[in-house]
Amino acid sequence: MERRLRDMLVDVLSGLGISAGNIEIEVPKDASHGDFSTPVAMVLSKQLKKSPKMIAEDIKNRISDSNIFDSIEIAGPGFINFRFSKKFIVSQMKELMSGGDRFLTENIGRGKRIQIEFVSANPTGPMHLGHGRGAAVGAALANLLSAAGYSVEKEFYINDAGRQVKMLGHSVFAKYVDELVNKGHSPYDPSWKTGYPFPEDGYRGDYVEELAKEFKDEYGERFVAREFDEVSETVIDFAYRKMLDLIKKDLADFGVHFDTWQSEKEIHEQNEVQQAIDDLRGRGFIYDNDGAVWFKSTEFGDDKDRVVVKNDGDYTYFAPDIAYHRKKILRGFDELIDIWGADHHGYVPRMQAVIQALGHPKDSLKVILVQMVSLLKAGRPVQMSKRAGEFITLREVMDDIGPDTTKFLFLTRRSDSHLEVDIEVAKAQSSENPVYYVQYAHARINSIFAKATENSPQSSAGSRDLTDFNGELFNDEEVKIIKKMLLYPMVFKNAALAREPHRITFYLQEVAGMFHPYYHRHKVVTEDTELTKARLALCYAVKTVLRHGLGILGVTAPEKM
RNA sequence: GCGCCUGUAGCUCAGUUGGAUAGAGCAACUGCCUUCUAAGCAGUGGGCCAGGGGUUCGAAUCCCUUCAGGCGCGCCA
Repeated sequence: MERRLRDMLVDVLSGLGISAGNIEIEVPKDASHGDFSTPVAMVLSKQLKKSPKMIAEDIKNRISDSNIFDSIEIAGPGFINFRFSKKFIVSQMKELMSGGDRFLTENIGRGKRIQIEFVSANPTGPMHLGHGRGAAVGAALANLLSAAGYSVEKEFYINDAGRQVKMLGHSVFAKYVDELVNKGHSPYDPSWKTGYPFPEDGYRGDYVEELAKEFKDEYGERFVAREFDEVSETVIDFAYRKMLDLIKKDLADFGVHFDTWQSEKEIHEQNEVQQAIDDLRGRGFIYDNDGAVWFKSTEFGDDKDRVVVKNDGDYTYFAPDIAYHRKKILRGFDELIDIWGADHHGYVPRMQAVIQALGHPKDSLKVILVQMVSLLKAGRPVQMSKRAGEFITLREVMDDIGPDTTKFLFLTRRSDSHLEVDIEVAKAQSSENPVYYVQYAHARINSIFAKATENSPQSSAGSRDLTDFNGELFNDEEVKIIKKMLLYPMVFKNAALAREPHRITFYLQEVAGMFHPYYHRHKVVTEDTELTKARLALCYAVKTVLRHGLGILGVTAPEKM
């Protein structure tokens, strides 16, 4: 619907010899201002040195097709308001019904390759709610962009090298030794009776003890008298792999799937970190100073240059990140999207500097920041500390309120707004939750069709063409609902362009908010076969849109509830 | 001290990238199940868009400033 109007306006303006840039088309808040409205005449006023109203008149006079519009009015300071004819609305509705995805979506990606990296939780513990939010947003965004014609790859970056996993291994090792020593199983060194020293910044959750037990089951007493450094590789690998398995399981149960899992360790092993630094050096963005190696990120707007190799010869954490992003670029993606916790926002400039230093435009890396999730329990904030092992996991919440509700919760907010989740409320919400409102509309429609089939099997969906109905029978309320359905392509396109899946969520709530009252007021399946056909068609259109939208969000569209 | 994010109804949040008279959902109160599902419907109340200045035909939206909250500012990861 919006597409048709846009094409028309572009034609008209070029007919008037005006090269219009981006024509704004909007849905007026006030229905008396028509179905669509454009301020384009006002925007052009300065450039053309004519009054907005005169320009609006010129545009209006050039639009000839009266079958499409009931009225075109010039209002206010120069808005042009369009109201579509019922005939056009119905014809569009039929296209929606038969066209499916082709009608609902728009191919704005044209096969461009996008990689979305998200979650990438350190394999040092279970995922918390913040990770869940990232997972929900990333997966929905991937669905959205891939429906919009992009070729999307979803990647999880595994931080399996470096300090964090080492610390996990160390923590597990300490618990492992303790476990054996406490049970008198240490035949080697009596001095350890006091226990193996637990690392200062070690991980302390219950899961660490669990890992220690599993490690003991696997390796017995073999390592009990050793120093951590001697056996670190075995312990670290064992621990983080277990954690990674857990993360994978949680994600799978959450309904989030990845195409690729990139290991940081592998990047080191392939010598890609050094290659990346050499590459940047070759491009003139690396220099040596004070015994360290620096990246000239200030060249691209960062606050200060960043060290990549410390004067003790070790890489900083930043170095493998450079290599990782270089690798992404070398793999030929047209656009990279990173979804990070908002606490990492300080790294955006330096990462974009890397992208530019490697010869790519700044905006070929888009970083979406997902704000932290703060937890409340019955209105009181819950303090969370990963170190102390006190935090609410995604698993707990997901098991309590279900993956659909959890995802919906995360997708009803802009990703960069702070999110408060009250565990008690979220649990209690189980039957008064927005997600059910939307899903229920879908399930209801399904049972209407079941009823229709029961009444008259030969005229049920599937056995006849649902688009065969008389659109003149629609009342005002029905036309309003149909118009709302016809807005889906625009909402979809704008959500994809803005990379903001939450727009779909809000739209779906509005759709359900129109359908439930309608359902209550009007019986769909009646003795009047013609009216029934028309209303079933409307239901089908609503169902089509709900299904598609929920699909983007990664939320199920149940047939029954 | 510097930078980023946020500030909209009692609460949680939208607000179509600068559009016309500011929107939902919870919570509160009042009604509605002999019907294609009451996880629903109908109704009521609720606002200095944190404050101030500016930009223009037009500002919750852009700029400046003040205030409040969060986060980040290492040759830590």
